[in-house]
Amino acid sequence: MGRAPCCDKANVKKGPWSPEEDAKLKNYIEQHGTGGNWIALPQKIGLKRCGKSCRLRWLNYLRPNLKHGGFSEEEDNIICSLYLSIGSRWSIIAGQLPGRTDNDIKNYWNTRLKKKLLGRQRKEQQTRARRGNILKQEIMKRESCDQTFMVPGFMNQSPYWSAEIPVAATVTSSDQDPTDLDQDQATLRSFLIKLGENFSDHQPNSTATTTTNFQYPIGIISSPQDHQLYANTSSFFTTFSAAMNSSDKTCTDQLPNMFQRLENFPNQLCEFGYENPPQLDHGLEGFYGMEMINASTVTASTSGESSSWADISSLVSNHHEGNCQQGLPQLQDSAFENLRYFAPAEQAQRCTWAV
DNA sequence: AAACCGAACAACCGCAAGAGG
DNA sequence: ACCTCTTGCGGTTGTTCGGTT
Repeated sequence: MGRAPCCDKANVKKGPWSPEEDAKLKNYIEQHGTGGNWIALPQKIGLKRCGKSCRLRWLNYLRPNLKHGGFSEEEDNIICSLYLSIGSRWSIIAGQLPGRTDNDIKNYWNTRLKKKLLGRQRKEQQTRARRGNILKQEIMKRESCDQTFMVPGFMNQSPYWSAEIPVAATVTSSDQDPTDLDQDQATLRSFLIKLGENFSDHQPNSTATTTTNFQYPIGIISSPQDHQLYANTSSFFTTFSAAMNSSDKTCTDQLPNMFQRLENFPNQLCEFGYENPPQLDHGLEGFYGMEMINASTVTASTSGESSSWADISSLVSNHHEGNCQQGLPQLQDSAFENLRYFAPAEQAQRCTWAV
């Protein structure tokens, strides 16, 4: 036995709205409001439409002060940033864009922005694959002649980040399960968010600006700490992205110095309530891993299908339910839930790390 | 000119949450 | 505590339109 229909389907008109229907609905709502009952509204005004259909028509089309089409670059950035933070919560995203409806944004994303972002990502993958090799060589050279780059005393311990971050050596284009890759990237993203704090005072090279414009998801970030963490994260992303994409070698050269800040990272986790934090061995592996994943994806692909939609959706963590079972942290569906993962010790201990 | 195709937009559908009885 | 009803949301489908062959 199914659910009772919300209206009499047989006597309800479907399909595009006529100007007369629009006028009826608009006039009535402007004079009387909805009356708090959409279901009863069409009968009141003599419209052979479902109440839900009336509501949708009003909210998406007839409502005053609506904007249609012509999304600005700034709006694009807001949508992209929010999508990467909170996923497909179109109503929340619409709440940050006055005059835009969730349906509009959803359509815009599905038909244009997604493709735009994918195109950009493909380009960046190719660039990073090239730059990643240069960077790795540079850092390996440094490691071989300057052991202070390692955290003293932790050389022989099992690598902490390798348990959480994809490691290049284990990743090949043939044996990497796409779902693992999703998990890796989401985990990496969680890591980067925490990592961002280490770079909060690090300003990107002015010659290597990016157009990335991380907006605060107003209404989701409530505390000043959330604001600060989000700003820090943005700072790291900006710095890292600028370095990786810049053609200016001096910018890339900053990266080893940037990562030296990781030396104090385990202690910072203590401050976050992380009991007995694992020690940092060589934290750059994760970034090698990221580069190698991207590089392997690019180089292994001849069909061009490697930059699937999963590449973008993997940045959003809301499909990672049940990761605990697989030894990965339980990821919630916003960047700020991810931040919280690092904070409470009991939550961290609920999951065991894959080693 | 007609057929085809893909992009863009509008609308529908089913589900879940919340309110109220 | 449970049930019913309404609303809101997100995914999906349908329709229109412009470009291409």
